[in-house]
Amino acid sequence: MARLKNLAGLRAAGIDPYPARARRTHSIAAARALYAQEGETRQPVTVTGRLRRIRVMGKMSFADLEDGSGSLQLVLRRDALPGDFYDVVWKRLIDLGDFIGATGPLVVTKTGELSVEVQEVQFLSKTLKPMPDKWHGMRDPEKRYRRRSVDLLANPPVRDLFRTRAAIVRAVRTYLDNEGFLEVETPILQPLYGGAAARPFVTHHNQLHQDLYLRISFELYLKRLIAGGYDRVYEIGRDFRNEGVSFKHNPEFTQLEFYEAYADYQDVMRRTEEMVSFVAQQVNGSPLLTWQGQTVDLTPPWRRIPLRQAILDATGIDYENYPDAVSLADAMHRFGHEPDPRSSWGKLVDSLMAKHVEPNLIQPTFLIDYPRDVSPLAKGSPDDPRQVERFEGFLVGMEICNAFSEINDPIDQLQRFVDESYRARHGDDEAHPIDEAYLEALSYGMPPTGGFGMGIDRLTMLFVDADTIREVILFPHLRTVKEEEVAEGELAEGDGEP
RNA sequence: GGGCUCCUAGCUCAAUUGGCAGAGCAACGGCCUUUUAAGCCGUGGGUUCUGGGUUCGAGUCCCAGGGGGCUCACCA
Repeated sequence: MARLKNLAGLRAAGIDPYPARARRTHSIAAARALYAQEGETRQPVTVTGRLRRIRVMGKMSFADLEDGSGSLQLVLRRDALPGDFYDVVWKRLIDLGDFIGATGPLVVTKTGELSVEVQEVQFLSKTLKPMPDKWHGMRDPEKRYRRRSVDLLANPPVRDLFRTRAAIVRAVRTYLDNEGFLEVETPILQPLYGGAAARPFVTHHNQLHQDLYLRISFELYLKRLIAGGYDRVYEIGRDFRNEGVSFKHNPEFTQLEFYEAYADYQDVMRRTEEMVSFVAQQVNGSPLLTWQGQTVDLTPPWRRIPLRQAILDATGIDYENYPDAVSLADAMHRFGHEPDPRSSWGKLVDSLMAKHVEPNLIQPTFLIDYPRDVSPLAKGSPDDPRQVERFEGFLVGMEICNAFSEINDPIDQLQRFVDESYRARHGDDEAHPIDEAYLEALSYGMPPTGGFGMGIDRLTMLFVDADTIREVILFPHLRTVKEEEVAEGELAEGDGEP
């Protein structure tokens, strides 16, 4: 391997291939700013970074140096460099991808490219693997996700994507902090899971001889904080759901939840559109986004459609006419659908929505007023016992958030949990377990509260025009490969060679 | 989990009916003091994902396995 030979060559030349320290006077962005202010400099600057391209033209070379702030051309002349550095070190021992520092004045070349006229080079770090194709980068999705560091260094747009993601999270925090919400952290390892309809991951605490669940939501803990006297709380963190993987599902994902005392689901709906359009303004400078060729306008107010109406429009089925699972499933059959015979009435309604309504909700839309029996934590509508005060928000054909007026009647909540445990006994492995600690907290009293949960990954997909959630998660879940051929044997073997 | 589909050099991709595994970039050797996907001349580079099978002959066809992508089911 040529690079290992060059590594040994550097050592032989008395150059430490992995020094502990780098000197630099300017980031590349700062060097560019300096030029913008002062023009060509007499005083040398020192910039550091990775060599992305090298163009050797005999006794003179051009190279592109890249750091986290940008990239800058280096001009190296044999005559301007000390001793035989140019011929021996630069042309022989330094490879594409190596990190170096370069010192010299800022100049502009004949073709107008701002450059460092290099007088001195410090070697900073040796690269042993070849860089991916300089033009095509690395495209194979599997390679990109498994070797994300290579993806990031080869494909600059990917680096920008995760900056955007960070900006989104920052903007969400800014919004909620400004609105008086307190950011809190609640347990990820939970003795009892809850707050969503999903199967959990199970783990075990050895010393306590106790099985624990990785949380599927933050909901119940956050509401215990509302009961405890904080009026506005939020948490941004990871949820874990033991479910399938798809373009919009990763086993762990980033969730925002907030709870607001003295608010109902209508208040939360208004806050949702306000918050998301604020984020768009902060991150994007505009409420208009382009996603997969479609323009999405986040300007409030968003459309509000009762779930019943949306399903009626999309399928011709008015579920109010079929008040039980049997008759609704029968109606679905007649309209050419294939309902899961084990589903409850509410799950049938939900499946009609997911299949026939959700994919068409490109512009931001709230579906409101959900069936009670798929919403065990949502407060019932005063005028319809079968419905709850709940909404879900949709964008680009995906559900991005879910919210409701929270049940604060401990006896009502107990009854819902009992209903859920009935479902669990009849084979629903996503039924909500009874949470005594939560019920106890409610028994001490919780004000009327609006609650909200939103998938940050999916929101990010909209902002960065991604068509799969894997694109917006740095290390998405992939199966582990049997023999991950890490090049250790290869390295050890080659290292012995001169 | 089911269905469909893909896996070839470090990277991006070719390879006719089943007939000598190739190109560009990268690497290596040479020329080159204003290039920016630099250029020109030359060289090396392969467990064609793995294991079986059919065949005179398999990257190509068949079977099993691994991994990816899409999709259905389920979940946010």
